Amino acid sequence: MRLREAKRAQLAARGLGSYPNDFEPTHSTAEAYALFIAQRAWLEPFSPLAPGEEAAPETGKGGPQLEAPWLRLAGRVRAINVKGKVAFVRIQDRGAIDLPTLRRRENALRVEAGLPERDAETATFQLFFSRAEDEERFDLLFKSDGEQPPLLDVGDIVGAGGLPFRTQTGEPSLRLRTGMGQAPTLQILTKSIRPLPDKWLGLQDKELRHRQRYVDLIVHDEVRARFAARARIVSAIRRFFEARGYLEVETPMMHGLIGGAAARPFETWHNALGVPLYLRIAPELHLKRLVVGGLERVFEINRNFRNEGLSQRHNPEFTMLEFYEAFATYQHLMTLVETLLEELSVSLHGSSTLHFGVDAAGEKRAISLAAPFARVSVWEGLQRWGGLSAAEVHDAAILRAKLRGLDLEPAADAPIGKLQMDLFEAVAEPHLIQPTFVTAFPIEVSPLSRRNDADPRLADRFELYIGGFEVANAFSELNDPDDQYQRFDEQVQQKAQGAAETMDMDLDYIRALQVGLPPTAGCGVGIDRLVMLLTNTESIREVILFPLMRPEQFGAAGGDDASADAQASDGQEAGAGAATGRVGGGAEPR
RNA sequence: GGGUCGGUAGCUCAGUCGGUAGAGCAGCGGACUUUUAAUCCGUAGGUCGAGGGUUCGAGUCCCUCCCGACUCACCA
Repeated sequence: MRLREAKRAQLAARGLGSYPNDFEPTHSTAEAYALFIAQRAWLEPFSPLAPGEEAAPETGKGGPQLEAPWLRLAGRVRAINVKGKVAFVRIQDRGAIDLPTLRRRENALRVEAGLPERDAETATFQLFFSRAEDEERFDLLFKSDGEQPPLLDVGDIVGAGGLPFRTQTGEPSLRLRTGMGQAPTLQILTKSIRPLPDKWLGLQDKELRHRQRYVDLIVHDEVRARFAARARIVSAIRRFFEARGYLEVETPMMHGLIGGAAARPFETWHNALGVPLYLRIAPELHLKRLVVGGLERVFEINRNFRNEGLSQRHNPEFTMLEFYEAFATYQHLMTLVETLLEELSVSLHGSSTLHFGVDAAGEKRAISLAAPFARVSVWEGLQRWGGLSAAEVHDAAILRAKLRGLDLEPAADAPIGKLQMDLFEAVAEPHLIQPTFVTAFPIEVSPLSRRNDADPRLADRFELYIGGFEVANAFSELNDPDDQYQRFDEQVQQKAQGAAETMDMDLDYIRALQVGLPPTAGCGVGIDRLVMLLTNTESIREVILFPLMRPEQFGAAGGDDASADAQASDGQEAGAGAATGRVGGGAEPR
């Protein structure tokens, strides 16, 4: 690293500037690559001619000479391969996400043309620099002059200009050229002074990968691809709802009351108003207020915050899709969710079948998102997987005994609906691999759901399970203000008895219901878990760019941390345990 | 909080019975005019997570602590 800082100084000293910002690429690497498969002649090795340039047979090594447009590319250097008087530099830019797809498309064309297939996984684009093109620059960047090492390093951001051509081995490349009023062959735009990890194995330490996601994204193609997929999924969800007349809205992240779900909140404080606020645990009550206000179809994709533990499937802040539709029931929403998931799978994978995890035999587990999904009621599930008879499902003593048999100690005052759900989750969830709507929830665990007309013990509600975990939760909304008041009141009493995860009495919400909520159904979908499912990812931390982690300690023992390097002259005490990154000399890197 | 595993060069990892600290990649020097995990020759790089103990001698054995991964519990 010290050596690289010296190189940066050298660049400045030679008038090559540090941190120039006037280089304008004409193409991304993917756009450049697309040129190579747009016409048949470019599929086989050729040498480039600038527009108007005369062919010169002696320079035509590698195939016929073809006229080609001048390109400027910019990207991060991922590999340098100097071979005598020529150098190959592989760069990576935003086109890396699309390059594998383009390479596969090229292979299809090559097969059609009778040419051998080529490696399709590489996400970098090759630059070809012949020393004859610009000896001085070539030597500066790639050769040692006895004192000064080569100035170009893996990790640097470069700008390159030249003509597209295909090498003898068939690799689409940019042949760096100078002159004709164009930018120089190759220039360093940003010097990277911190070396990248191993070029093949990358970063293996999960902690480092999550803390230094910027490095993770540079060196791991599959990580980049996964987050690109996430963006496509979210975008497709928006289009899906917009096409159905839904309005996307944003409701408060800071709430004065806890509501919309059962979870512990993060607490904060507003100084000017002098009131406590809670980061929202769900947007539900605000979205339903909007339906009262006449926005009959609304959706929100935003963060929820729950002050709970971390696990492979839990992050304290997570992204939730919630949508509400007036004059619909939870039955309608089942159809809607089926359609959404099938469309997402098809648009992402080209198929309604995807693979998620492995089964007991270690085989890839196929999941079919083709509608319709299976449906099972909570009571049926207890019978099917819990070994209960139809009568035992309603016997609190039996349920308690079963739970104890599973080492789950039910609360002494737990209502029967809570016992049923606890047992259901324990015995049924592992079986819900293929998409399954669980329906007919006990009313006691559904404080915001409409009561079932036929059976007052049940709520008009479903949860969707896929791959053994909950993906969606929906119900026909309770729109009777008196009933809602009662249920809030029960929550408040539970809280008074010490329950940590309850809702507050929300009198404004009651007032909204008194104004009148049309018959409405609403649904919440955990976006992170949905992305996990659609990208075959086992951990929620792999689908969240910056998952919550314990704060990093800078300035502790050990040389290679940002504050020690950046503030080497900072004489403050930074002993282990003293610096937390927020206090003292251990400042965060900027 | 419990259990299991781990922390050795910038990165990925070896390190036998307790006996001079190792490799590949990256770096640095050299050769090479179509490579693509380039190749070949040379070279440099270490407070073995921290502290204590046992020992003639500790990366290795013991104790305490720190950090992390996985997992269980917790988490509608």
